[in-house]
Amino acid sequence: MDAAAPRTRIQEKNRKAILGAALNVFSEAGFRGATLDRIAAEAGLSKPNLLYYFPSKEAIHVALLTGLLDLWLDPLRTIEPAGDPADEIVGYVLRKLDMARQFPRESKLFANEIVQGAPRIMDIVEGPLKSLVDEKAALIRGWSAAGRIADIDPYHLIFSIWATTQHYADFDAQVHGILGPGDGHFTDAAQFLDHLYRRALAPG
Amino acid sequence: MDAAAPRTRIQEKNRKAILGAALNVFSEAGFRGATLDRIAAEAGLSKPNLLYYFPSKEAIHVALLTGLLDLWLDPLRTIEPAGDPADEIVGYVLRKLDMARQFPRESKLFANEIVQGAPRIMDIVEGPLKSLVDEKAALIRGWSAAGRIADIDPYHLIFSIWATTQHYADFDAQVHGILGPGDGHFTDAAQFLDHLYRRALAPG
DNA sequence: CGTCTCGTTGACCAATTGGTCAATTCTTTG
DNA sequence: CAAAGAATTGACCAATTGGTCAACGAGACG
Repeated sequence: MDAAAPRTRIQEKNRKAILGAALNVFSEAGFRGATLDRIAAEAGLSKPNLLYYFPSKEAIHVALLTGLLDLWLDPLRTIEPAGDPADEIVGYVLRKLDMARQFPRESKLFANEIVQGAPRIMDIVEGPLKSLVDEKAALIRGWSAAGRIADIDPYHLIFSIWATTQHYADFDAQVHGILGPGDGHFTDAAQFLDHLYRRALAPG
Repeated sequence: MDAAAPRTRIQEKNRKAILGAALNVFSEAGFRGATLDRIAAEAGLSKPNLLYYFPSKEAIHVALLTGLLDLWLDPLRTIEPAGDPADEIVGYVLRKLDMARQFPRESKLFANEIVQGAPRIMDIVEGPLKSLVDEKAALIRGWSAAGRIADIDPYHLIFSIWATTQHYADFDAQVHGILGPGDGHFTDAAQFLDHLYRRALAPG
């Protein structure tokens, strides 16, 4: 049975419920901190029933990570050679920031995994992710060489974009502890990051 | 008995061994993933002996975090009103990056804690940390108002500095998965971040 | 209706793990 | 040296937790 192709309506419904609950629990508590009991409870299933749909805790985790990878990398993919370089990159920054706002649980899921050394997705990091980053880095480097943006290291540029945007999801406890609760910080962050990268990219 | 004031030489030695081992284990596995057995083994003690020095797993964790807080916030403290604004801030960036290089375990320790919602240090975040950030934010805002640096949000500036620098410690698995192993990335990162912040801060 | 697969669960298990305790050994000191 | 206190440990415990299994219930389908 292919995990991505449920046979029946019940399977489809319960798989979705499990992955939804698992996203809550894993993103909040990390892999070790998450328990099958809690995932099962949040999904509205008994623990043995949960294990009827997924063979193990780790299988749920891997299914989550791989299933969300496309969503997660989508903003980077849409950087295109045709557009204006600075607009493309700043657009990427703002899309990524919006992802952090809309999908903080997904961001924390990946953050937890990578902080722990990415034991379960290192092959993805070194494979498809590296390929995608290499491709976009080459594109950015081309822009630099053509004098259309400043001469900067594209890899560290991408790292800094990941860091600054996901920070608002992954470390929201700290952000809210210092700025106070609420959702408005994203607007200010967008303005700041626009300034930061617009200036960094300006040629000359 | 004050935890910070060991009475005997044996206590001093063993406390240090425990905190050193705990730093290894907690930073690598997170709070839930760390086990007393492993900490005790790495410290060269039996588990009951370890619990003779600290009353609980959580006590070790809190002792670690609070004990490392000063080290961790030191670079921010050294931003001074007297110096050249841009030099002060860029200097802070580079000091922070150097901290990530020299103390990656400490960085991961805090990262793990904050990603999980900072349950054990929220009072520090909302207290001393917020105070320090407020103070430095006011200083930076003053520089902006005086036209000595660009007009930017000082809080998000500080967040971005934390994010970009600690990224190289916290997510080193990803950085190395994409750039390959080795220590040389820090040099490139320093150059990139110098460019990034130097430009962002330039007045006008 | 009867059968057969799918879906569900209570009871159970072994391993892990944070923590306790009484007993023992080692150090210090009068 | 002898007593007092500090340090150490093997044995043990209760709770948690990932996972199993046999049995039972529920739909689908001829």
